[in-house]
Amino acid sequence: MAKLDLFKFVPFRLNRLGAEVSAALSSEYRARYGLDIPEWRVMATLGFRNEACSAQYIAQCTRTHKSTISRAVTSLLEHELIERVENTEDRREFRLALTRKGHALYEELIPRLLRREQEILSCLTAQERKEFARLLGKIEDSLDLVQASRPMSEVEAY
Amino acid sequence: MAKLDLFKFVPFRLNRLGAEVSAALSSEYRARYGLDIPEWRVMATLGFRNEACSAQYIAQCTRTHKSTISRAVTSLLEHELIERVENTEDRREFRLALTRKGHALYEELIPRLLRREQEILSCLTAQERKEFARLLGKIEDSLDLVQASRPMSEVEAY
DNA sequence: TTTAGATAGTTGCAAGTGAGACTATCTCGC
DNA sequence: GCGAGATAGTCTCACTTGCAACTATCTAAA
Repeated sequence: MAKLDLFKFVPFRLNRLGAEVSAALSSEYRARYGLDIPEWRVMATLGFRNEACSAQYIAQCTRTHKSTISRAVTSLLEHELIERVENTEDRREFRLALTRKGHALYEELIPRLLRREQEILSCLTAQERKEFARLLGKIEDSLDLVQASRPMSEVEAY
Repeated sequence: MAKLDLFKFVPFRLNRLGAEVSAALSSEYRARYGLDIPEWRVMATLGFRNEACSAQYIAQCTRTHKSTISRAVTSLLEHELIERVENTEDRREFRLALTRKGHALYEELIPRLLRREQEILSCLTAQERKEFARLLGKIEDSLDLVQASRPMSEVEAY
């Protein structure tokens, strides 16, 4: 008689925890700045890199569908948080970058989010936090989930 | 100049990992048995407990919205994987339980899912797996995310 | 007993999202 | 230089899901 306790089943737990943590964080940028998750991901990617990126690149990095990124980009353009310039070398794509206004928002938001992350992890000791991050990394690696912080030119496959 | 590397940001990583792992697993019950995630959660809850449960209880346990559970229950009833009987003590609610057919599916599915979970965690040593589960538990606790395996009568609040 | 408020479950509605078609553009082999 | 296939980005469609309203029922207090 096989049994599976949902509460000991890691996939379920990861899914629940991911959703819960995500919801906790998104209140920070949704209520306060009107950003949704895809928009925040675009902002985060552009803010972290200094070079302008294509939408495709952001989609790959964040593992978000290109149509979702496209919509987020449209919205951010309307709110003048990002700007885009045509890439003269490849006129299919656009280069995206934060505007001054977008940068200001980013600078204001980041410390808040890092604080929230610390709150969530405050139940762990420094040692445990480190270990948790390491184990998370191993799992990500094995799922080939790390598009990580590589320069744009090196990212090709999804 | 504040910076936030999305790939080192735990909330993002948890969200991504949760989605990815969930997608990997759901192929197991979607493609093979036509179940979606809410349906699978209902099946898992009913299969794990031996007593019949109310929809409300399942919603609380799995932290899934009651309307989502309601739709899943309707679908499972149509497929004759579960059955429901009126609760004569409280005629607002129904008691749900797996049918024989539902049990058979459950019995067939569980080993597959446990195998998948092991595959996903196979990148960790036994010791690391244990530690990962422990740390996950600490975070869940601090987020008050454990409705865990308590008998129905003890679950009251969401 | 009556009534106000809580609770179980269902359903209509609106928002978000992935799949995939589509356009424009690029690349590579001939 | 040309045509086939790849790629960037947009858009429509269908599906999923959360919210909130609604019905039916229960509980507790006056």
